[in-house]
Amino acid sequence: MPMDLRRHDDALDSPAATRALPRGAARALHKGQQTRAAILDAALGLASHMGLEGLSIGALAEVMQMSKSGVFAHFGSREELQISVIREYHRRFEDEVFFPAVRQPRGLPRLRAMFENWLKRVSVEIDSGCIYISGAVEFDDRPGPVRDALAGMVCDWHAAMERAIRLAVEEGHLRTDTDAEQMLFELHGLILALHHDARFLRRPGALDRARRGFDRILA
Amino acid sequence: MPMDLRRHDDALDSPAATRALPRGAARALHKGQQTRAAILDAALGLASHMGLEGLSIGALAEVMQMSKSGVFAHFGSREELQISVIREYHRRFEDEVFFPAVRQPRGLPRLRAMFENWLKRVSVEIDSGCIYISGAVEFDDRPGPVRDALAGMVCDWHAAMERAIRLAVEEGHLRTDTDAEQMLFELHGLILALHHDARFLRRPGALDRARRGFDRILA
DNA sequence: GTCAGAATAGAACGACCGTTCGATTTTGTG
DNA sequence: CACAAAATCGAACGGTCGTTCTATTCTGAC
Repeated sequence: MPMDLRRHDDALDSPAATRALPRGAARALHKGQQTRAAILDAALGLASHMGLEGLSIGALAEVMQMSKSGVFAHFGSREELQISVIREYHRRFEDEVFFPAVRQPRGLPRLRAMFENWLKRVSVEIDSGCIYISGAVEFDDRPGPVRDALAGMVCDWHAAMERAIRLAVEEGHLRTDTDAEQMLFELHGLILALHHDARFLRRPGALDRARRGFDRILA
Repeated sequence: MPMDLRRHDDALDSPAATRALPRGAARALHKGQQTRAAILDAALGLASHMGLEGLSIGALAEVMQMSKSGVFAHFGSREELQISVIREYHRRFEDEVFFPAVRQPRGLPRLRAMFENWLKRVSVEIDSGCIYISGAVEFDDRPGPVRDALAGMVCDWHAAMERAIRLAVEEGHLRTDTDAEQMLFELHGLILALHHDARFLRRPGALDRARRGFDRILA
């Protein structure tokens, strides 16, 4: 049982706290929170290479040039660390994929933007793998809080995507008999195939294939 | 460096040896080979739950009611064990997916059989996850012999699938301007989406969605 | 500058990991 | 049956893991 009551509250790096200033008081981030954010950043980098299960506190401490216990104290348990990583990933996913897309006009433009941003996020880019995808495979047989957190965020995103599809139908940009769930299923398949071909097989051209698949599914 | 020169030859559990009798001599499987096969069977079960990286010799020994070193001696290294598991999975995949399908008439019937068998193999069924899929995620950032073995077998299967698509074009069952690689990409996406939704999210109806996707892609 | 409390370090723990090695049992063959 | 070879065991190794302590350093409000 974790004994540390001080930290791992997650309150101050929730979206609300990141975007809205804590009113009045304590403007600057206290040292601990800065360090925690830095650790989380390093953890995300590590986890996208080694997976959430491959993420170890020892390796993280080495990257951060800190002691294991120093790192550990910020999270209270490895599980809590993994969940924090997932939450942080979710936050960045929202920032890079979702929020820019909802600024597009509803309907096909927004749907297209969501898919395109999703593609970019998942494709090789720098070299960080998608934690949603690797996590899904790592935890599909491992019940517990980590899996629940992961599944929750993935479902959130799927729901947002499905909403975008339905909006496109309402706007008259897609056929009225469109099955939104089915379309989402197929679009998700394109993303997964892209991840597989580009990242595992290192096959070129996968990004274009995903785009072509998108056009075919919408046609 | 592994010192054991006696075993882990893999010659006698290659498809050729399994199907064709070693001519003349030594009919019955020697004890070692029987045990090795039994271990491999248990290893496959373990690996489909925990992943290839989660597969540990200690856990395997416990399942087999053997000593760690007794299990170890059959493979010479953990890496060799992982590769043997991959090869065994490939063998079963061929038996369950590929060979039954090539008995169908070439063209659309064969293609449909290949996809349908693939679906069945990957979907929840008993409860064993697909090692091709979990392995691809585990080893996409981990070069080495295991990754090479895995990628080789996946590519083999993809090539077979692509051949089936081209045959269907030649037979006149698909449009002549069909892009076989693109179609394979999209079909593979359906399989991955099925694996994700059924296994990770435990969502019902994913199998039907994959089938509907298949029909829509071929149309 | 003081001083409480937060942040970090360091050493130690028990558990499991893959691997090695020598001893022992089991197997198949002449 | 005998006996070499094959198969298995049991103990030990160095290593990493997550976690727990206690002690020390640092930070920030007064």
